[in-house]
Amino acid sequence: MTRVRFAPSPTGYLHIGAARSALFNWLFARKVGGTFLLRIEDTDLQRSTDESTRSIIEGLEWLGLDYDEEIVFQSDNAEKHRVAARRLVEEGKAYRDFTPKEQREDKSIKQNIADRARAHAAEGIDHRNNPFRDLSQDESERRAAAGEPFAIRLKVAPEGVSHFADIAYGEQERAFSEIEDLVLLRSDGHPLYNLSVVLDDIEMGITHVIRGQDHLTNTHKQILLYQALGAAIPQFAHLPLILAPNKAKLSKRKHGEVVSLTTYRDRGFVPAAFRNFLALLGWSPPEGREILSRDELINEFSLEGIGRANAVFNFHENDPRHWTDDKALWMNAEYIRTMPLTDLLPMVKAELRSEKLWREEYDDDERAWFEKAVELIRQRFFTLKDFSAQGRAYFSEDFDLEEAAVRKNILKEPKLKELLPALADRLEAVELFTATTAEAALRAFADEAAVKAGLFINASRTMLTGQAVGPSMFEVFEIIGRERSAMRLRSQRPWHEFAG
RNA sequence: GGGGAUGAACGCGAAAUGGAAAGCGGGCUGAUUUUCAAUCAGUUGAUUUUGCGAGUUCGAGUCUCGUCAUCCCUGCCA
Repeated sequence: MTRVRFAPSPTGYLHIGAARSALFNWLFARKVGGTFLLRIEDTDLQRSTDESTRSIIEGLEWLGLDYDEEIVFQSDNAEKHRVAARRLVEEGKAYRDFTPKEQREDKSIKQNIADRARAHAAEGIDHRNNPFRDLSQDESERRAAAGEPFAIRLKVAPEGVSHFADIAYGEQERAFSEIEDLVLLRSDGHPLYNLSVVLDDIEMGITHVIRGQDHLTNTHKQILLYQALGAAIPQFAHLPLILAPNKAKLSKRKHGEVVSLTTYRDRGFVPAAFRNFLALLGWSPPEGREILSRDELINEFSLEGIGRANAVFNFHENDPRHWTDDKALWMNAEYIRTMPLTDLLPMVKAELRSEKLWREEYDDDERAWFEKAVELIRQRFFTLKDFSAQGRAYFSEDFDLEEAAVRKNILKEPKLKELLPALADRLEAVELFTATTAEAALRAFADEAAVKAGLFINASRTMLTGQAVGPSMFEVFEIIGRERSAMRLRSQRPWHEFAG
């Protein structure tokens, strides 16, 4: 039975790279009829927050990634982890290290590590030089009993190589001489990452570990642990990383909210669209077709289709129109204009409601009108936010006139100040007010007034919607309706608001 | 300093076994004589092309070696 897990640490928002890992695990589980589990790795008590845990759960829910069993909180298993570490000491597979703890400053930690490694190399010190490594069991017990603090380290064999076949990256090899005697238990009794992950994965019966490539080299250490614990080693599939446009690591500090999954929810992404986009980062479907539904994604997915090169998430920080990856934006627009209307309507409803534009009638007497309106305007929208922004004039009298649109389509032609109210009269006189009859009336009046129909069309668009662009104008007339159209055409706002 | 991974157009990325460098996004042009980030049509991007330099071969994105760049690991962080 296939069992996979998504194991994020709850330190901050859900990163899109983590979300992608979750998605791949979920797709694989659903594809093979396996089980998808969620484990919160909250062993770093300093940095873990409940708020972050909630955001992870909400994020998975938003993406539609359902997990199959109770959530496991790693901190609940700390005692088991300690027991396991002590047993490894008893079995001689690990040892107590009485070396006093080194204090490190988080800031320059990477530099420190490199410096120390360089120094050790210069002095010819290798990983197996720890004086406590071969301390007798008795001596070790005695010092521990006397209250001397110690960490527990895994005893890595001095010679040999570790190897495993990664499903995405192929055969991996690492000499033991490159692997330190890793710490399993801190001197304060706190179990460390590599120990906890392995123990929890064993207990949860994980068969396939699918995670970011940043763990590729860690995997050798974890395999050593599986072996020391006498447990079956799962299959591994590492995923290429998602990088920022300059190929640097994608981080919240440097790149802000574009890396947070909740941003996409809050800025009007359709979950299925973002899920679809995420699936294409580091994986490609065999057929080459890119718009894939939930079920198609599941059907087409395979671990073998995972790529190896890191993917660049191509956003443009200071460009509002391209604030995130263009392809993600395009895909969202594609979903908005092609998804079944019945799926879209609740999302539009939620958006309008949050902007105080929702009216209960849209669910009732005006249901048909509401559907037609959404159908009309969704054609050129990119996010759900557009329904309350560019789409505002369809749902409210309280909308802005865009200055550039007013100048281009209305103020340029002074005659419009008299002609537009006259046009309103003509439209009001139409018997049955539809796109067709509105068009006929408008064109007839344009002939009479000896102006181009385009003048009225463009001016009307701006008067009725506040904008210079939008759907076919006659459709707009029909949706806005006779009364509201006439009223807006008679408005003096352009001359009041943008006089001079 | 050591070890590991990767390197295809502006971005995502197809190209078993060496045998004509797909598709999508983006850009551009035209049409829609009513706009547009919609729609349709076309087009441009690697062409002394597959980071760079050699080698093996009738033939290399694919194999070998070197080199450069980026990222990861090297922690009593996860």
